[in-house]
Amino acid sequence: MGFPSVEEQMEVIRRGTVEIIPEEELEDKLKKSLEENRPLKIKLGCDPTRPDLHLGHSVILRKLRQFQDLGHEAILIIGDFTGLIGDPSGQNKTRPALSPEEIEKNAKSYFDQASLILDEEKTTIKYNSEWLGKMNFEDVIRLSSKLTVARMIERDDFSRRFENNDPISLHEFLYPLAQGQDSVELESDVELGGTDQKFNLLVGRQLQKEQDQNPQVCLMMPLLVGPDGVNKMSKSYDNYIGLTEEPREMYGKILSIPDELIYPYFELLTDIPVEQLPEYKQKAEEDPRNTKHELAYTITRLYHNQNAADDARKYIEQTLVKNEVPEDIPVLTFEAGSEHRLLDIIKETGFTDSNAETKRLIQQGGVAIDGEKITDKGYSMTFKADTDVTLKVGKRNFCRLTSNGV
RNA sequence: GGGGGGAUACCAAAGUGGCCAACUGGGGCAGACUGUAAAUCUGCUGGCGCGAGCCUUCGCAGGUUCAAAUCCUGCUCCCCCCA
Repeated sequence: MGFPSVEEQMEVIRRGTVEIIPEEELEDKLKKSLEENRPLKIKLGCDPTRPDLHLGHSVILRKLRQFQDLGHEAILIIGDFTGLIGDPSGQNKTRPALSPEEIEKNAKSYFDQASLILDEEKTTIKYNSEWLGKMNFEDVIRLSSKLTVARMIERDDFSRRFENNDPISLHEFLYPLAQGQDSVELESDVELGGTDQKFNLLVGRQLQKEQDQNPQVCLMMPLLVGPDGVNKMSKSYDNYIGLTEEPREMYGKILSIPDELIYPYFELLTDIPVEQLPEYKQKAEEDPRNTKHELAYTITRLYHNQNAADDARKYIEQTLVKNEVPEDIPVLTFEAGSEHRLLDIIKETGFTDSNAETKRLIQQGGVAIDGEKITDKGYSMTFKADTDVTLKVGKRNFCRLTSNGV
């Protein structure tokens, strides 16, 4: 099968990228691939220690998918060996070594989720222990001679940690080398990564050059900012939207992103054609409310389906926008004639973590029954035969309270 | 190898014998406001108890004291400087 023209490919590839180093080389590679009718090897490393994927991961996976759709070969590297080190990008501490079984399990889970985005059939999976595990100490010494310490501490997260007096273990320096070695083994043509991976990707390039390979092109995608509008999307900031999240949850979370993120999300997370993007940029500014709903709808549909997205929209509009009680909420049933303290009822619902928290909520007006705020923490209610009320706890937790009717 | 500094709640950071469940900021939660949000203002932010009140917490383990986050001893971990 043929590839689209270099220009067409570049247009797809460029979308959303922060940097392509060097762009001309990518064009050359594409040209050559076209001439020889040979797909490029596109490499993406993934971390088997964190198997829960979210929209942040999807940015890069989507890019990989785009390469697949253009006819290139996607290679997912499961970093089972580098997992021993723990990527020092960000302020992660060294991660505990995982057992082979755990890695296997995580890798599978990772791949299952990644399949929501990638074309499974066309994805090659490799474990880097396959080659890194075979290297002996001499190999490692030779490899580590390729980079100087000065070069290493150029890396801004190292220098930052150094300045902050945070510890940097020596073995962390090996991480970029190991990742780079992966590129040498694969003879990858392009490696994808977030901007925080720039250094690592460049090391791969350098090592390939040392081996007289045609060095890989490094393609950096932005780090997706999470719903808090400040930090990158990440589980450790509790600032993420999971790929497998329930539709309503997903829709709601997307709706809560700050306005500035509407456009970047369209660009990075949806299939809106490139040529329509400017239109969305304008819409996002002029009508953030509706545009954001469209965004939430589009993404929810992408990971679930149309019906789920419709339902989610309806649900959210009722609860958050119109302040109505949604249909379809959990029901708690109590014995008719029995009396229960509100405190105990809320405990039953599981909406709060402790009685102290419940009390705080009640005192602060965060609890209502049938729309009426209850601020007396000693409040208790008696269930009659026909009791059927709606309890609201906090912003969006609802529960129906009914009696069993005798 | 030598010298010095440090470990406090989700994070950062005060507190150096009782007034400490522990200042303050961030974060989080709730309320008001709103187009969801953001911003702003207000309150809350260890647990148990309707409540008076009680219990547990300041790296770990012991000790001194009527009383310790604060003093002593040992341990673990971290950082800096010199070599």
